[in-house]
Amino acid sequence: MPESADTTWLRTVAHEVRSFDRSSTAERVAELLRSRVIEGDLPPGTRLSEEQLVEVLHVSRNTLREAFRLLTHEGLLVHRLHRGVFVPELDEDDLVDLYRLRRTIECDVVRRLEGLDAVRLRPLHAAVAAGEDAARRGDWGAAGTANMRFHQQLVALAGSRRIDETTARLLAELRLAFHAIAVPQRLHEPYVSRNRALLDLLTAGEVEQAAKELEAYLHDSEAELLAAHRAHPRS
Amino acid sequence: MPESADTTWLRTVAHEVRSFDRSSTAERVAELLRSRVIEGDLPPGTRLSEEQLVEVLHVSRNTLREAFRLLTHEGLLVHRLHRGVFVPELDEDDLVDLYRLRRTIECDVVRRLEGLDAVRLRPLHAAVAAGEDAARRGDWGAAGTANMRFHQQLVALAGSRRIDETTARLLAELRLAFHAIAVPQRLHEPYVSRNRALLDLLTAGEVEQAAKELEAYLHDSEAELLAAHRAHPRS
DNA sequence: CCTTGAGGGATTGTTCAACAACTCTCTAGG
DNA sequence: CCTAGAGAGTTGTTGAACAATCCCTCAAGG
Repeated sequence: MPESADTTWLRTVAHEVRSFDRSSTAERVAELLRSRVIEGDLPPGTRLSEEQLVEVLHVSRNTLREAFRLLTHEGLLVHRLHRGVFVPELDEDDLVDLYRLRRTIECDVVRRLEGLDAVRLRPLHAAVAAGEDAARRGDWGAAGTANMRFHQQLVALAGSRRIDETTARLLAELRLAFHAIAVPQRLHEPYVSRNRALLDLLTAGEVEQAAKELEAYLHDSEAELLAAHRAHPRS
Repeated sequence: MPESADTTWLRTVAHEVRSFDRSSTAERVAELLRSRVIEGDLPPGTRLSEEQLVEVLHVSRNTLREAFRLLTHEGLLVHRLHRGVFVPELDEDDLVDLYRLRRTIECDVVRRLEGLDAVRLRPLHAAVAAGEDAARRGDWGAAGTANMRFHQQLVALAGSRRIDETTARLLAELRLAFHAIAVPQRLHEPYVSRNRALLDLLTAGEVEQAAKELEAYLHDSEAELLAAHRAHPRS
């Protein structure tokens, strides 16, 4: 196909199309890759080729690399010097580590809760309901998403930006682990009702008991994930 | 000064000099800027000009921007689209937020400790001793550093990579706040002995009591910092 | 047969220069 | 005093070039 000598206008049009929102190109590329990684479209261990992605995404290598950096610091990609970026393969130590921090944050947040009211718990109700609905439909992907949202909203009750951010990273990494293991989705089932139970305890203002239940909950979840991991040596 | 037509060899020599260690140029630039920020050489609110730093550091804008990203994700710089990167100015909300997460992590780590022995506590002893020594000399900068190390080593007892990383970010940001406020260094004095007391409790295996003391400790520290902040409206 | 090491191709790391897009400031006009 | 807009200065993004490194292959030597 013939091209005009001056293609400057093409770039400006392309820019207009892409930057309709208020974020940089790198951030949008990162957002795109993030969803791909979290959805499991890119299996752990996959190498993300710069050349290839530049071709597909129509961004420059520099911009792509900036997106890589963003995701690397979220733990969704790992960067090996002179080798490229990969979707991380979490091992058992990582799982234990993830759950360690998770217990620390979530349980402590719950334990320190006070002055709860129905309004603040509303987002939790929504997440639990979404989970139950998804479970009824047998849509375990959606159930997993709802579960993540439940826990994110749970820590959000603390009202701390940094706790929210730390938790978001944590849950994203954990999601990665789920895909790595291809865990039987039925394993998610008990947590739908346990989320409900947890929410009931919070509604009743029983924070200490809720914290204890959450602790056991997370221990069980960790144990099951580890078992699934051992039963599923390498995909 | 005259230059030869071909300066390629210059770049390769320069690269050899700079990359003697096993990290990328961006990481080394980040390390340099990190220390400047943490030491307080760059006051909060300072804008870091790309043009200027490229000139001084002899790296390309791309590499510099990669370093910026690194530090941005550590909370040591903030990035405003189309405006540049700045040394953050933490406000009271940030202080509260920082201490909120700090209490969560540090107290929980201490509370869950078990199987402590002298060997594992050794790094803590070293940090406490360093703090006491610095205090005797009246070197409050060193005392602050020792204090940071004490708390970093404290959470390190949990043996969790992610807890370590989260804490490192936390403490770095906090350090920023100290400089922002130009807090009277005398305020650091009581914490030297409180660190010692904390360590004694741990040595005795009294983790629950240690956690309670740490909680009070952090509350006091937060209160003093907030008071200092209010007394020091804007520098 | 296994190990070792020297090409050589492919990919990442870094730089540079150019231009687009945005913010900030200052000024002219209301 | 306020507002619109032009201009200057800075950041955002691109594409090309080359250096540095990794990885695979293959051959020589044990």
